[in-house]
Amino acid sequence: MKVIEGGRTNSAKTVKKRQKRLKNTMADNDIIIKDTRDFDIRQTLDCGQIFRYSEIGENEYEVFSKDKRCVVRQDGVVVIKSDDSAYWRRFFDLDNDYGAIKRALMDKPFMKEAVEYGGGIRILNQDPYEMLISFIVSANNHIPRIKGILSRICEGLGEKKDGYSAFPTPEAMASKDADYYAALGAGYRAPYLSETARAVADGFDLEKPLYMSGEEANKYLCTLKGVGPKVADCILLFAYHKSDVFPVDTWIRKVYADMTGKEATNKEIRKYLISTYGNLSGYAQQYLFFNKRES
DNA sequence: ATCCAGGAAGTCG
DNA sequence: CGACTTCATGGA
Repeated sequence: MKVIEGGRTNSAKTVKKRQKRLKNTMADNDIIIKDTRDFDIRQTLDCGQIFRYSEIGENEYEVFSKDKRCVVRQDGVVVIKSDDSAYWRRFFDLDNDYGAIKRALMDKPFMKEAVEYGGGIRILNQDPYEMLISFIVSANNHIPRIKGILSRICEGLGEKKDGYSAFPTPEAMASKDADYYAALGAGYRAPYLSETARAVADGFDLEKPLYMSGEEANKYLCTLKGVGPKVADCILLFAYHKSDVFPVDTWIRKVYADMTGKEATNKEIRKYLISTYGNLSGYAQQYLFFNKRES
């Protein structure tokens, strides 16, 4: 994928000329993506890996991560505006070759339709602590409600930025007890949030999974309150980019039922799907999940 | 109204 | 280990 950063190269000027409709003044931190065969912002945001974003206009979204914000417009080309292009370049996984990943997956069972449908999905590189909290909230919950709870946590405890609130630090979250999160609508997950925030503030090392296998890291994360096998896999995929995991939720259970016509435990389903898709399991999971949930 | 949601904790065999 | 129950909340 060709990516152009900044506005002072010849090729960027060419893009600018072709996209007069955008009427943008190129800034140094703009990211431009011309070849969008492997990038669709709507698919990437709506495939369930991120909760802090919103559509702010036609083909235009604002996206939040940690204490940062960017605006993404996809109208022919993609333009990502922010004050930190390096951060968002990594966030959107722009140096990864999704064409190669999709070609490799196409040959595997049950993948063709899902890859064709969600061919613009990127697996984001998100913040581990933010993913930890977000997917604790996600357990047995609806996506609109997950977004609301996380939004209120940010507004209540996050650093105030220019027009938005950052995701709070572990220390800020650990300063509140379970009653606080219950009042925000977190339900029975409220004590999981206060206890896990406390654990991280007290030194639970969120860098360790970087140096662990998927299985090892899954067990490690499961020692935190509110984190089970599925939530751990989501954290490992969306924050640590570990692709040898396979989050099994209600939607993947439906996919498995379509594939095999059989019933099985989540553990068995996970093992079967990882054996099918190998080290591309995480990617396969996102294509299958998105295709099933939107059908 | 009843079901369900990107499930995990607690308890009991 | 595995099966089984309980856990708030609110949108569909």
